[in-house]
Amino acid sequence: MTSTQPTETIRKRAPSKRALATKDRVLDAAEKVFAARGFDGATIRDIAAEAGEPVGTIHHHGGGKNALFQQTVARRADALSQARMTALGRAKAEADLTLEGVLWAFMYPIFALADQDPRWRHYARLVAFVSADDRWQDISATCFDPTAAVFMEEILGLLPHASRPQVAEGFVFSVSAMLALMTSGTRIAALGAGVSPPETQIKHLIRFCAAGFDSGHL
Amino acid sequence: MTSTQPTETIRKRAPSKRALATKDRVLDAAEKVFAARGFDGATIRDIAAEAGEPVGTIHHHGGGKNALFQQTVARRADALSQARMTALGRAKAEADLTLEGVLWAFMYPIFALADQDPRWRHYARLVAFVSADDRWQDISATCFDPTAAVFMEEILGLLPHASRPQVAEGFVFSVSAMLALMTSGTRIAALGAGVSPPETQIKHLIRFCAAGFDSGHL
DNA sequence: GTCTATATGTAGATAGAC
DNA sequence: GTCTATCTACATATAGAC
Repeated sequence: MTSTQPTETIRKRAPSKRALATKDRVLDAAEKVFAARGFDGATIRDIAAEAGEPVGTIHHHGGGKNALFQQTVARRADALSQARMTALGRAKAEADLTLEGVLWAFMYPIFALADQDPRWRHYARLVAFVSADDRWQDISATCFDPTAAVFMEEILGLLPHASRPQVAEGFVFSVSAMLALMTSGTRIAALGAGVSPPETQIKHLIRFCAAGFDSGHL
Repeated sequence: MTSTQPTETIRKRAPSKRALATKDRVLDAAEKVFAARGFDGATIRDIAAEAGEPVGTIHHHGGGKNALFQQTVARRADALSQARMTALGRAKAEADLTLEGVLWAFMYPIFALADQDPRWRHYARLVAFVSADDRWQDISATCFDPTAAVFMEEILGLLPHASRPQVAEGFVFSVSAMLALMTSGTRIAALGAGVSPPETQIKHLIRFCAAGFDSGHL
């Protein structure tokens, strides 16, 4: 015993720095492969190869394919929620809150994060998979729905004549449009023969959705 | 030989009525299973069980999992395109064409078909999978893009100040919102605590997207 | 914690009798 | 055309040496 653990009490076992780094690499690799091929299309072996680790290590840290997927989704969920809430706070502080302001606060952060770290781009695709598949409904409910509820309340406050189900519809339309923009860069190009720069597309997306919401509260 | 083939010349082999009926059952089953679990999540054995046929029969008629998937998507593509084009013609004949009229012609038919035949509901989910996955880009280009191009031209004609990429963006937003409404009945209910009747939701969807398009041509 | 070797199940595909 | 039996490959998962 060389006493490398000063005062900290040992509850389960303090993971070493090296172990934590390995786990991070495993989750990064899982994130990338799951995002590229979906849950069923991805294999533990692909993830192991991507991580540069033996297959057993993936199981050790991940606890099985299913648990690994859930951890991968959960890992960045808090950071995303906080980024959105921070943006909402800023939108409220700067001026009177508008529909576009609320949508900006919800949508912009993940684009900004993806722009500065490619792993967030993978994560965005992962979120799209989770949202589209009923089988991950529980993850959605835990990781994303609470924040979604906050934003829906804000929208409801701005559109006093709109019903709650109507706002829910608009929210689902908006989120699916957002995910489409994030994940299918190629689709738009294929249809449109030329693309706008990303910042412009995001601006268009927000304007599109805000107008859609506005149309409903007549 | 009881001569059950009157005058018809035999080119490859005329499929019997029974064989055609079997193939239809196979495609119906494939459609259902692929729609429920996606390409990777579905198995030939699941499809065989759903069809009430032995596993070998699925391969015989399908020609492998990949080819089976493509056939399943292609089977109803023409009927869908024609329904959309017919609706577009009717919208043009009845009155001056509006943005909502174009969107109605594109979106309503598949809801109407799904309403009267559950297999069209499965097909709608299948289309969502195809649209979301880059791997089926070729199928999309063949089966759906030509019709999409026609509708985009109509929209472009109604919004003379809008650019082509901008219309392409709006089209992708709209289609993703449409697919979200078709496939995730549960999502809206989960967020909104109560739902509108289907006809109302479709009307809201069309109004939402029309307003979105309109917002862009300023 | 890390890695090798292996157990066990199930996938897609085919050969050949009927 | 239809169905049974089987081949081969690869998936997840685990046991146990280091």
